[in-house]
Amino acid sequence: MEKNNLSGFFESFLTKESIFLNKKAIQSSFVPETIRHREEQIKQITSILAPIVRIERPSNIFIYGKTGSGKTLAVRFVAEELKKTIENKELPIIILYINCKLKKAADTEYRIMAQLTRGLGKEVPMTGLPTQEVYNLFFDSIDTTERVVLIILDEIDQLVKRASGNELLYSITRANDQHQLKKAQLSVIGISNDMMFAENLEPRVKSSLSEEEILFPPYNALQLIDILDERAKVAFKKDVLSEGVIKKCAAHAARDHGDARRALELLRVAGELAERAGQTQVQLEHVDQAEEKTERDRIAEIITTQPKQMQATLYSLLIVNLASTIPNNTNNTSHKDDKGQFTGDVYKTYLEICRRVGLRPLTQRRISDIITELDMLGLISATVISKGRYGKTRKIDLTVPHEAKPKIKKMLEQALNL
DNA sequence: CACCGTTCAGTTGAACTAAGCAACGGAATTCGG
DNA sequence: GAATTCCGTTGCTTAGTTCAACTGAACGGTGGA
Repeated sequence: MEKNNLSGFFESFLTKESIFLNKKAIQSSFVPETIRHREEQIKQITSILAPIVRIERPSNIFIYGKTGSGKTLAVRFVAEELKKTIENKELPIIILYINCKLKKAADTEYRIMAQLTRGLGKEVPMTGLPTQEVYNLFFDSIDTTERVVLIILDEIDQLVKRASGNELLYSITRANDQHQLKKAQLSVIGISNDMMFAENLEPRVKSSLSEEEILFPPYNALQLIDILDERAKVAFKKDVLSEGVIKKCAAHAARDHGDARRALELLRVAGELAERAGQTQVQLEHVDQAEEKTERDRIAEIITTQPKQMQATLYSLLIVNLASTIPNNTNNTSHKDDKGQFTGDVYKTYLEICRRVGLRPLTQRRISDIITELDMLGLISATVISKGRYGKTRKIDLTVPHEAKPKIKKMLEQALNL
């Protein structure tokens, strides 16, 4: 943007007609009035929860389905409805919602309990207390009167994978039986993205958590179109979307296991891009740009929020990767499977990076764990392979497209101020 | 050629340590009378 | 003498380290055909 234009820029932005009518409707936090293609599941949840309004404990519910299949939305929708009733009738019901994926806020047993307790209006220190103490605090403050407490744990698969989430779930789901609670009753809704998640669950936890199970199948392309259409009607002004835009967004997302959140994000970003470019219509190419941008933003978000050590690890990975893919003619280390890096190489480079940046290098043991974490974040895909007599290691692939690598490299260099 | 023990380069689990925090309780200080 | 502040102790979580057992297929040797 040229400088001399800048003064009038905001003004023209203000007077220029926005192509959006109500942008909120395509933001992921938005809960629409009606939820399409999830009527069945919502009915199920509602009927399972129904006893709650008579202050009876409803069954625990275990909900699973891929990302963007409307799990969180459906649960929140029901929760909102329930809240309305609670307020109208002044029922003694508390609903607590926690997303277990939020780093630093709720990714260990202690932190979740602390978070839940804070939800009740109690102050809990970040650290220092015994976990059991927090449990007691939580149960005590719940158990003051007769009521039902409904705990919604979003993305519990994350929790069980990292920490001893089993303990937490066990304590919570069993609190009713084990004289912990005298007056109050407690019921849990667990939401998981991972189909296989239930398998890693201890049997005793599994049986009590999944008294009822609800499956959210992925949306198909037609349903996605339907959903987008509905939301777009509210979000955009008339005739702003050119022919096929919605279809394209839906198609992109459908290819990606029917992720509605992604479809909506594409649509929104495409709209923003069009608007920023000063156009009055959202064109097909905006969707392409949006796809590229959302991916880039996702990576940037991850990179900048991770700790330095993780950035350094990723950076060395990137360096090793770039070094091994570009010069194909070098055969100094004899067996080089053009694709994929091994832990050893990455660690060596990592040490070098640490020296340059002045970072205290961690042990390989820890780096090994960090690589696992990066894998979970979806930035890389690392699989353990055995190279026969040449040992056993992880083969690490970057999952980002090749042309994006220089940009990521730059981002990392900035983050590490190299 | 098929079979089999060896070997390597990490992986993975468990126990341990340091850093950081909160609560507790006793000692030291302050303060009003 | 009571109230307040200060400080050391204890007990906790968490990130990271240390130690060591474990892993699994290619290598290279063996024996049989």
